[in-house]
Amino acid sequence: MATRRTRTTTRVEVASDRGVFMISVAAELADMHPQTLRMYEQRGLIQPKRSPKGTRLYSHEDVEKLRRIQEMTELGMNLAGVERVFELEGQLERMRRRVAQLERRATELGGELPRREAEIKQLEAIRRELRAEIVPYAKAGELVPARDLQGFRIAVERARRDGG
Amino acid sequence: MATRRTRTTTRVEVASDRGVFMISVAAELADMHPQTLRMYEQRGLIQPKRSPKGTRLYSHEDVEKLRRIQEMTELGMNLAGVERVFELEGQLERMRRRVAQLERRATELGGELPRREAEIKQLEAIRRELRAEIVPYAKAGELVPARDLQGFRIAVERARRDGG
DNA sequence: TTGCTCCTCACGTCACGTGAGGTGGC
DNA sequence: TTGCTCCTCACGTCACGTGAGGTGGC
Repeated sequence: MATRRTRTTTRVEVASDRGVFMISVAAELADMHPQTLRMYEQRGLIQPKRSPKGTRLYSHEDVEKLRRIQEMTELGMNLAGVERVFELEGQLERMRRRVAQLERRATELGGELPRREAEIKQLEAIRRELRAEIVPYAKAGELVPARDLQGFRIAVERARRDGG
Repeated sequence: MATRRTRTTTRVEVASDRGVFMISVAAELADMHPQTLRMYEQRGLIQPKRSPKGTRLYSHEDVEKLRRIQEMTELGMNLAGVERVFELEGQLERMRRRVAQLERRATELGGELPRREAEIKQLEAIRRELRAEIVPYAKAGELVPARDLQGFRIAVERARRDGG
């Protein structure tokens, strides 16, 4: 055990789409002006829940989305572009899922196929392609959606074990 | 033969990436100010060829790209967003090709597979998904890249035959 | 000479972010 | 009362498009 004292961090399980942060908190978490959050809502970029009294309540997902918006605006994009990119990323995500499904199915069938070798090579090529396509989103030091880190998490965990 | 006289339209085969239009022509084809084309080039959005004397020469592809830029800016996007969308559309296009390749391969193998039926249904679902994802780009009256029209061309040709 | 090309500079417009100002409930 | 929420309005900044102004070759 380490001798230095550490701040105790406890964590409550919260559904990622549940509205839990009032605007001042969400703004701080996203490093934005509260008024900016209201503006984004007015333009339809984000839809926080509301309390019975009308107070906006942002979810973890909302905060993640705000951070993604910030990444893009820092690259010089305006909000129309951000919206379009969200659409296209949604399409890419759905296609990734489709291909993963295909891949699983093909692996299932693998043992029965006469041309198993070729089939698997094909799928590996696609997996590599997908990895290459998704990774460039993230720059050093930027926040990355957890779903884009499948290939990296193992490396990170390993480094932590070996180093710590 | 129709009795009304029509303007004769002849067409020369030109490689789509060959620089053939000087800036004034390209600007007119894209319905843009020539100065705007120079600006887009400076920002790296488009790279026209140059004649030995230094005159910009735009290809058919370049003009198509200019029109796509115009579509996006008319939707309120700025140039940073346009660039990002081009990147993502490139990724989508590559994935589409991958899936099409998979599809072809699966069809080849089809006759030999024990679970042929299920396999084909899977692929049809993907084909529908792809169609649904790509179509929304095009709004009524907008120009659409020819590569996105595979599913529609047949219907258009048929309507022309039946109607004319 | 006319009409194009090349370039740079500057201005008008608009989107965006943020601050001010006034309201209301814990 | 303090500090938050809600809202609207307005201003400063910056990206973008375009026009002006001056050059040079067919």
